[in-house]
Amino acid sequence: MFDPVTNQPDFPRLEGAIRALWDREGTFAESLKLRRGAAEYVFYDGPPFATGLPHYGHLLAGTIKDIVPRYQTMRGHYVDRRFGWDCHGLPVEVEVEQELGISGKTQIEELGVDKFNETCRGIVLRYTREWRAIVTRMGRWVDFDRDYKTMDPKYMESIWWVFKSLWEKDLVYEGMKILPYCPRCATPLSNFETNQGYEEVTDPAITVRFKVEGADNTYILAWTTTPWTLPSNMALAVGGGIRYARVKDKDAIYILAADRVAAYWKHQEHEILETLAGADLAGLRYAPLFPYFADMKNAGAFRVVAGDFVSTEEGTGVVHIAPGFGEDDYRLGLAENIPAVCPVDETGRFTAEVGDYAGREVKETDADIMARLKAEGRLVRRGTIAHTYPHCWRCEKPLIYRAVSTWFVRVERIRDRIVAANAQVRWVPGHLKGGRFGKWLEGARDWAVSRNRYWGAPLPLWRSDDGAETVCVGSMAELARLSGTAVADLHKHVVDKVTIPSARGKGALRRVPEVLDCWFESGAMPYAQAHYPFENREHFEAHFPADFIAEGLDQTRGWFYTLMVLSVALFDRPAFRNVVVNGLVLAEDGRKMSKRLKNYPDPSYMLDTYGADALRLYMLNSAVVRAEDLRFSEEGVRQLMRHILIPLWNAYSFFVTYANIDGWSAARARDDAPGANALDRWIRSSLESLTADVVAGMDDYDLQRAVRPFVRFIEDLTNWYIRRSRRRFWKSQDDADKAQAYRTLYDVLLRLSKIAAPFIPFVSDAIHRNLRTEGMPASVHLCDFPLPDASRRDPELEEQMAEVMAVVRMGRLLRAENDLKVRQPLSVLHVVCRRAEVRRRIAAFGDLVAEELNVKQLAFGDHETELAALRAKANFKRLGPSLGPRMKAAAGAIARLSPEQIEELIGGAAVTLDAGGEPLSVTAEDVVVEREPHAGLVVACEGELLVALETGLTPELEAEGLAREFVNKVQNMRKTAGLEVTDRIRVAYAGDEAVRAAVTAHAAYICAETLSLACEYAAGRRPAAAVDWDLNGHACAIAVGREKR
RNA sequence: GGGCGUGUAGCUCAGAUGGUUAGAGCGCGUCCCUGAUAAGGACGAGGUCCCUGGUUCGAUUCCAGGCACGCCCA
Repeated sequence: MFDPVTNQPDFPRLEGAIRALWDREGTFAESLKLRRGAAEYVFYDGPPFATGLPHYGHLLAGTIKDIVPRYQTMRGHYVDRRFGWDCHGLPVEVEVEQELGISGKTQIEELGVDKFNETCRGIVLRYTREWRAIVTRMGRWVDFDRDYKTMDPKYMESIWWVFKSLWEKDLVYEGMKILPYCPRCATPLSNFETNQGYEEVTDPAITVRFKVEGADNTYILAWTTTPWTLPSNMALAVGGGIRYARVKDKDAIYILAADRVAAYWKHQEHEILETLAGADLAGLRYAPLFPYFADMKNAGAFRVVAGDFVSTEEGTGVVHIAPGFGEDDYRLGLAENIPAVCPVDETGRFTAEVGDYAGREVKETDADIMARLKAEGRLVRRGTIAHTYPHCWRCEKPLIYRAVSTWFVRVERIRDRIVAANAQVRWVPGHLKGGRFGKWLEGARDWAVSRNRYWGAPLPLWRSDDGAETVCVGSMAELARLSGTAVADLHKHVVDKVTIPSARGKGALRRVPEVLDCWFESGAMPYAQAHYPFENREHFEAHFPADFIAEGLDQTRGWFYTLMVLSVALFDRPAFRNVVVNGLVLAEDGRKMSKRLKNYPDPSYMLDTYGADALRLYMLNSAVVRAEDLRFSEEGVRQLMRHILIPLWNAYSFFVTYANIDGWSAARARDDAPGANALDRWIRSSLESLTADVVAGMDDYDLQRAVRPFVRFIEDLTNWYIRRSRRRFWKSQDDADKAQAYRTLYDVLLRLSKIAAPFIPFVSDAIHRNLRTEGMPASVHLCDFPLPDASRRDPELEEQMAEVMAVVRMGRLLRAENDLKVRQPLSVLHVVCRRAEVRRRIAAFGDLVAEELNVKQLAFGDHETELAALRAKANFKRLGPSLGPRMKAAAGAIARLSPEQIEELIGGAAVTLDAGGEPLSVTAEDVVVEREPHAGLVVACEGELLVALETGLTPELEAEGLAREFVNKVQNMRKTAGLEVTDRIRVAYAGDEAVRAAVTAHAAYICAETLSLACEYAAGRRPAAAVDWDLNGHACAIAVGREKR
């Protein structure tokens, strides 16, 4: 006996029960144990921040990260899956600042870095329980007990090893980076922070004139919105491809972009002396505006240089360059060997280098600087500009851009090797490889890996106060050896207290203050999660890189990139062989999911209502697994449940219900050599095709392609195989055919549960567990994945069944068009096709077709012209390539072929026709014959198949129709009365003479169909508790009573 | 401003090495069926395959240029 199966499944509850079983039996651990020693399939999990709760993006990536390892496990591999947590970084710090009610570096340091960091440590894992619960609920199997955390000392020690490896390869250097900086909070801001604070503001926009050296009364006009950066001006940039004009105004000559002249001289008299290319201006020297850094002239300052970022949309087409205060400026300075000055201190005030303004906040000196320039005759124009400008999200002060000392990884030096490593990776979708990711690699710049923050892995660098001596530490032991101090934690507040005696005997080396970018840590997870190279050395080296990773499109510049940079820097290989990239999950309205707008259903609600299997299927069966956006729709989830889960469940429930009634069991049943029944062979072959499709999709990492064919198969199984086989299960005699039906459906369901297991782990396991026999694994997830075997396929049979289905479809269409319900038997269905083999193939399923369409007889013929007109059309695909320009004429000639000529063609003859003045001989393959049913006949056609229905009714047919109606009504009454499928009944009825005659004539049939022991005519009266029915226009009252058992 | 992707039915999306009838599901309409069905089936209406040029006998598909949207970068 199988456990009884309800036909009203509650998937969320079922999933809960299966989860409990997995828990109790340790099924996940078992699935790993089973494959221990087998070839490993290596998976890396990208760590999420656990400061918030998981959203659909996480569920989606988690589902992909579950399916591939499950599949590979079933394919015989050992797949270790460790969950990871990203613990460090600014989001955590921000949350702690809010929690502690403090803001900014000053206050953090007042509070104490130790206190601050320990608070971070305390909160960072606060949602892990919720994460674990929801990830588990999604059905994802991943090891939370052996998870890795980027804040673990072992993890951080490996980070140090990674950093030191780069250091020893000379891939680390200290430089300057221009960062948005809040003067009040005395801290640089990350992109993430900066993007939160853009506001519309009005700033000064001034044009200043720079006197050109070696030319009388000649000035270059430059434009800026930050007057306070002018004392730090070191160069002027022009666009190499931009035309510049020398404009004479009174006795002075001004140089500016030709396009901008009109903006400066609207009415005043002026004269354009000449125009010249920007490149011609490069090399000019000019006098500094301010005296503070005049000596920088010797270092290469105060020159005109060409920059590719110069435009003529605003200003003068000449850009004032202060390398200490602008990203473009800084890069240009590096490229052109222009010195940088940055006379601004940590709090945003001028240093003593700028004597006149020393100690003042830079923005507040704008007015004074402009006034001074005006007084000195250097200010040409003074205006304002309204633009969006970043502000500090904490204190709302406008940010300034300034150079901040930063540590870099030399990505540019190894860029070619990174590109080469990427060539070895399979990207899904493929366009990312050479597209978004590839392009990003080609333009990769040195990676700024240090952050002026607190909660992160400290850079393992100790330096003497004079900067002459720097030591990079690669392990805890090394630190202990060098410093004489052993530490158990590597966070900033701990290691900053450790000093290393100078090798020169000159005092102590102190740690540099920065911590690492947390992306450095996640990029190092392959090594750090294994505590490599301090532990697991051999295993790691034998199992690197990963076979598979998966994350969202947003990781192109995140995890995918940092994994790649570090693995190439360390080992000159990619860190992963296959990567599946998922797209963004948007709300149904196409906008981002927003908690505030509540424009999406809560994941918990979805899981409670539809279950994880439905949610998984929905996401998988979309292009979101190929990096395209998905508009999340609850209705879509419901559809997937309706089209796959419910029919699958019902097929299973149907099987179990009848198998239990018949006492069929897989173990007891003799091995009924399958093959006698063509339907059985057909569904087995279809299943084989499904297997091949799923394996092909999975092996290509195309999850959508792997999932899609299930819909079709389930449709075939339930709406064709089972529907057409129903009677075989009902028949009371226990003959061989019935046994084969059970055997087939059993085999199909069992195999289907395995093929579906990675995708819908709950339902498939529920089915497998109930159907399995002794000796089979306890869970479907402990089974081997069925492999395709072409020898088990019968493509011809699949083709044949498609033809049969087409005939049935046409028959139903004809009934519908002519208002003939299927319960009314008809005499003859004509099937007409010129090809005898097609007729033969359909005749082989003649009984099925006759029964499905409720006709007494099938008649076959080949005289299609009696039913339809033939028309020929050119086969463009075949003729086009050879005919070329003559194609049009040929198409016309073919369309004009007479019915007789078409007949000749079909008969195998060649016909010569005129194609553009030249004769053309065509055969049957060169044309496509179309059939148009003759008007007035009950005829339908599809391709080369024609079907005609005889609609005339004899008294016998009408009586049989009545009997069928009668059965139908009785069955409805049984169902309404809530009777069991096996209950026997008695029927009493009253009705007119036609009803009585029909029921009497077909009494045996009626009783057999409805499990009635008797069907009695209540002469002259209405049976008690009867229900009135209309049977094809005949009044009838029927009463049904259960027979006592 | 740059890179990448997307644009196909009212909605969500398939698809086509370039070939003359472009598909599915939902929704809508008509009907059928119902002892596996939070159902099932048939049929129908519904399309400038984003636009404009080019290549070609033939372009929704290839090329170029636009437009719109999304993501990333600046």
